[in-house]
Amino acid sequence: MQEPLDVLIAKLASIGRLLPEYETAIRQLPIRVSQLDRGDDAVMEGQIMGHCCVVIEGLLQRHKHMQDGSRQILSFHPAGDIPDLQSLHLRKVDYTLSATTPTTIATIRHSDMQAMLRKHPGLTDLFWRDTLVDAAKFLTWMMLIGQASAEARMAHLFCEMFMRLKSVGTIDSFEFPFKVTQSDLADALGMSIVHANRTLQELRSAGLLIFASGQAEILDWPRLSELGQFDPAYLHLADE
Amino acid sequence: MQEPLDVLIAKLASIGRLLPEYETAIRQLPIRVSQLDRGDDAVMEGQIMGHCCVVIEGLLQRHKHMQDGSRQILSFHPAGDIPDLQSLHLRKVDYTLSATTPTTIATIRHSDMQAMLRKHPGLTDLFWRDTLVDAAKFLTWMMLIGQASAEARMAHLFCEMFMRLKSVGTIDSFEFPFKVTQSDLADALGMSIVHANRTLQELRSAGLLIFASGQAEILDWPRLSELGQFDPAYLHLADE
DNA sequence: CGTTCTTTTGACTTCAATCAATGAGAGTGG
DNA sequence: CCACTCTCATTGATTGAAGTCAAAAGAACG
Repeated sequence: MQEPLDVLIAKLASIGRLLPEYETAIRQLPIRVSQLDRGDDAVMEGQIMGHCCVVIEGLLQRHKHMQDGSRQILSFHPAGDIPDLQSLHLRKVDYTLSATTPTTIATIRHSDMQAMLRKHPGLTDLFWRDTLVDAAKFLTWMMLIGQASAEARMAHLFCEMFMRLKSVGTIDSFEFPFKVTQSDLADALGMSIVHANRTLQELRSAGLLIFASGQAEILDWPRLSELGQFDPAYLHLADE
Repeated sequence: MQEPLDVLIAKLASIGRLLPEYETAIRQLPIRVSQLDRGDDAVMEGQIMGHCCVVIEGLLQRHKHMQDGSRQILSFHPAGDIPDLQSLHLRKVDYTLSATTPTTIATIRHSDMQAMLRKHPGLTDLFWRDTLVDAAKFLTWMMLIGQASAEARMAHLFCEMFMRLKSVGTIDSFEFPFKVTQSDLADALGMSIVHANRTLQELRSAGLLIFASGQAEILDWPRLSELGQFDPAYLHLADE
């Protein structure tokens, strides 16, 4: 049977040991499901949160703006992620979460979440771990944005998305949907749209990756992950 | 009376509500104090940790290396920080912690930490919050490295260090020690040494900031924080 | 089909990296 | 106390990667 929070269960299982009783507790959480169109905000910078959200289907992006209007996309969140779990302890959020594609989310009240965590300290550890894995991704991205070439950054992003989608069972082949525009990629990787476009062309002509109209296909995983210096250790997946 | 973990108490108090009983519990933690010279590693990438460390005095830096040897400094950790608290749940670390200046650290066994947290769930929340504040800093830095000019990044770094040192009571004036080299600054901000040098010169000639031989002096806080687009909200300090 | 958004291309510019050398200062040892 | 060696800071010259500008060509959508 397909339930909304199945994706969350899969995600948590991918990063740690999920006991059956935890699974039961999670399934009993009261949720409110809602639908977002591309561009809609799930969470806005400065908001004081009383709930957090789980991505059920689609893709959210976390971003921040500079004064001059330029935008840095900080992370992408496919199904299973709880992108604003931090708000449980940092109630005033300092980023915006927007739908990159039409997206379904489930919101969970902090009070319900906290009641569950009080009852299951082991789940607290698992959720804590989830926020830490998130932070580990930020560290890796900081290094990439600071030090890596445009090609390496682009390659790395696709490697990471592939690995994350695979680890939660959303995909099982090297061809997968990744519904972002080149402008999104540019803002995520800290480069101009024009440069993102040319970088994608280079990867394509090198026979490593094809990305067109929201569909990615990794043609040569060994060389792509080599180029992107991709070592999945930072994702801290359970099965390694 | 001056005890090693006083700095940790001050740090925790700066980010949340620290009950007297928590303070007592922390003071009872068994610690092992050790001394590092500049360049010594406290934690090395790939290590499986059984303990974590508190900076008692001095400065640690977290960094990661690319294959070509280039280094990205991801964060600086002055007295009071627990830079590897994550290792409690992500035992294999994916970064290196090195002393930027001669530094004293106290190590705490995970088992002791966990015993304390089991006894005081409220402390768990506070430590969790600490790791979340860390992550919020990474987000802000990602945006800066990705989008901001060299001058803005440099300005922001000094604003942040000033604010953090002030919030834990280490300093109380605009002149403070920050024992890093220009090469460290360059690696932290994702720029070349030469460019870091020139950026510092620009800030100096603009009358905003003087940095020489490990000593920083902020000459014009309003203009420096304006230039660095520094909004301390992301530090999630308790008193705001 | 016209409108809008996204991708692609070419020309030009600029910021910042690299290269190369020099200074300045701290510490060491003869 | 003076060479000697380090590391760190500074400067100038040159190069190159990536940004900006501008426009055209596709796609997507009502």
